[in-house]
Order: sequence, then C-alpha cells, then structure tokens
Amino acid sequence: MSNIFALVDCNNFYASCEKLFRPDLRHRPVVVLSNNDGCVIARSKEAKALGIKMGVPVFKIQQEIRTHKIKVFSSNFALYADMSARVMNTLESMVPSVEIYSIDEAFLDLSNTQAIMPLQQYGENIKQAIGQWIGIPVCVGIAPSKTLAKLANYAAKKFPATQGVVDLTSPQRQRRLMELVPVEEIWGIGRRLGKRLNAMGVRTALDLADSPEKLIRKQFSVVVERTVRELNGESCIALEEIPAAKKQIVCSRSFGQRVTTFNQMREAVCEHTVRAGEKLRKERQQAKVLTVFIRTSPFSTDRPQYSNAASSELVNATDNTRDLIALAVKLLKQIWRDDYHYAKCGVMLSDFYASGIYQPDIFDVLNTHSAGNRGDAARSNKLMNLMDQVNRKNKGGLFFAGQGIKKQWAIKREHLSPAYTTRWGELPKVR
DNA sequence: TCTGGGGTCCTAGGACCC
DNA sequence: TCTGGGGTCCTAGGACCC
Repeated sequence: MSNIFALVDCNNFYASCEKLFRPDLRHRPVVVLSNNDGCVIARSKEAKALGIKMGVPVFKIQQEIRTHKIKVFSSNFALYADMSARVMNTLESMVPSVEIYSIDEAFLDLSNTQAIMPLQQYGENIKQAIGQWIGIPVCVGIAPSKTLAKLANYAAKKFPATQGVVDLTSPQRQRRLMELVPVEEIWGIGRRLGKRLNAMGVRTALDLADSPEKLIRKQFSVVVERTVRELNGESCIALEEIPAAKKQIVCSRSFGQRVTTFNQMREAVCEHTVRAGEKLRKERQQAKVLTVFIRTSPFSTDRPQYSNAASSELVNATDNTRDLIALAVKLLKQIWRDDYHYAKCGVMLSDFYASGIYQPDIFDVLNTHSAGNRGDAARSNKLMNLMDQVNRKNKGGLFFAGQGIKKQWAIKREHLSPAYTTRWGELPKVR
C-alpha cells in the first residue's frame, strides 16, 4: 500500500477573496498589501501579467497602479480566514484525512481512493467543487510524497494545459517535470540553499533528485537529504491531521507612524500582549516566559538605530492577561530609551504548559493576580473567559485601559474592503 | 515620505557534569 | 596531580515555509 498525497492550493488566494465580492473587478488587475499597506503580498493573474512582483513596496509601483488602473486592497485577514475555513470544511467533507497546511493550502491523503475513481478525476472533482461551492479557484497536485505533490501543484499552476490538476504518480512524468524545474522552486529549498546547490552544479530538481544522499547530508543537513528522498518518491514527511501544539506565540506590528513617546509604546505593547494572551488561551496553554522587543526602522539610514529585547520568567505559568501585561510593561521599562523614532514592537510568549497541568514549585511565590488566592484566581479566569467571549462576537468590545483609545500608532489600512462575511452590517447586498 | 507578520526546524558551540 | 572524553542542556544563528 503506497502513499498518495494531494496538495490543494488556492490560486492568488487573497486577491481571489477580494474579487469574489466585487464582480466588477473580474477581469481587472488586483493586488493586496501587507499590514501597514507596505508591500504587495498577493496579485491577481492580471496583476502578475503586468509584471507586478511579489513583495515589492507599493510606493515603487505607483506609476503602474495609475496607468493600468490596478485595484489595491489593504489586507483583510478576517475575510481571508473565513473564506479559508469554508474551503477547508469543503475538503474535509470530501476526503477523510486533511492536513491544513496554511491559510490557502491543504494536503490530502488519497492513498486508498484509487479503487473509487482515478486520481486525475478525483483531483478534478475537488477543484470543481471548491470552485462551484465557494467560488475560489484552486490547483491540485497528486504524488507519492508531499514534496512531489508540491511540485505537481507547481506544474498545475504553471502550465495552463493541465487545467489545474496534475497527477504525478508516474516516475517517468516525475523525471520529465523535474528536468524543467529550477532547484530553488522545490519545497524546502530557498534562495540560500539554491545558490549553494547551483554552485555545485545542481540546477534542476532532477539534478538534486539524482544527487548522492550521503553527499547532500554531509554538505547540508538531514532536511535537504529528506528532500532528496522525497523527490525520489519515498515519503518521509507524514500527513499531520492534528496540528502540533504551538511552542511560541508572537504578536508584533510595525507602527502606522513612528512612535516617540513611552506612553504610546506602552499602549502598543499592551495591545500585543492582550492578543498574545487570547491566542494562548485558544491553544489551551499557559506560558512561563515573556519577551518584549522594540526597534527603530532599519530602512531609515539618516536616524540613529536602536533595537533591544528583554525577556523574563513568570513565577508561575499563566494565561492571565493581567499578569502578562504587568510583566510586559516592566520589561519595556528596562529597554526603553528616549529620543528614538521607533518603527515596531512585539511580544513573544514561550515555555508553554498545558492549562491545568503546570505544577508550581512548592517554594514558588504565587503570581499576584492569577493565583493570589483561590477565589481571586477563579474570578480572574472568569474575567478572561468573559472577555474572550465578548471579543469573539464584537472585536475590541472589551479591552484593558493600557491598550489606549486613540491608538495613534495603529497600522495603516487605507484600502480596506468591508467585512463581507463576518459582520452583519457589511454583508453584501443584492439589488 | 513609504519596505509584513508569524511560525518551525537544525546545527554549532559553550557550559556543565561525571 | 591529570586537563580526556562522552553526554546533556541551552542559546544564537541560519535556513526555510506561507
């Protein structure tokens, strides 16, 4: 019984989500920008055809935007997450084992489906269903390892003749395709490794597949060795249906405008701490270590640079936002320096324990809020639950005073689309 | 003027222990 | 005295992913 994986990948996902609610934009170039409207993170096929590059800062393409009337959107992650959930639910209704790999990609286990129908047709059915029910175009790649499934998907996207579905289970087809694919297009081979491989004369995926495993392991690492095996059809990376528990949580943002006062910085740090706490409780984890970092912009060469981080252990692992905020502000005071133009700050949580499992040391002093005494701890947890509930329904409905109200540092989002699917007031209307 | 955010894994090297 | 050698743990840095 051999492994068969499929990789389903949404085409130009964020741009496709935006287009879905704007039929008037069907044939127009669309780009979606990163937080702060900084650079391009998604492009519709029309925008790609105009030569707009991934990751380009938007100020560098103002001319193209005007000439070609490119429609620009700020990123609207609430919308994309909701559309993603619909796509994933549909896949789960069609296939028994699904690994949600990213917001717009999923691996499927098709090992036991060949008796039902040919793989090619299976892939076409999936593509058709997502297109018809959700309205999002996808490509499907099918192969005996995840790395080859990724490669099959690459071919499905790159070659229109495939109509978006490639069955790469035949070794002959694998070799023919790999001969055409540059080595740095392989999953797991980035720019750096690509360069080093090129220098060794390894230029195509086929070159890498035919490289001796021992040599690759010695020159690089077990990771690259595994890639070689996967390219040869040996499945080394299993399907992971249940997402692994997170080992760290990071919340950080660049500011919409530079921050120069401690109070503004404190507000932003509090805001990130609150969001990190929400994520932590959603993971049903408690954290023992918290890190705060602040920095100026590495791109502004005319101003003095400063970047620093401070990290500290809580006495007890906690998921209580009040404890986290108290520590975050204390750490911020340690690293704050006046007279800099700050561009970014962030909060990181690590050293996790499952909620309810953490055993405090018998000599540990108890945390002020979460465990001052039992009654206090219970009240505090109730408060967190209540805040999470309210904020799920009404984002930002309840917040800590430290997060601030005016938020002059908040990110820039000048081209935001409405919350079509997650706010009643912004549902699309049919006239 | 204007350059994202959030993750993971591996390795090398130092500290420390026996 | 000897300053070996193996094991473990931690951290920083590098590389990758979307």
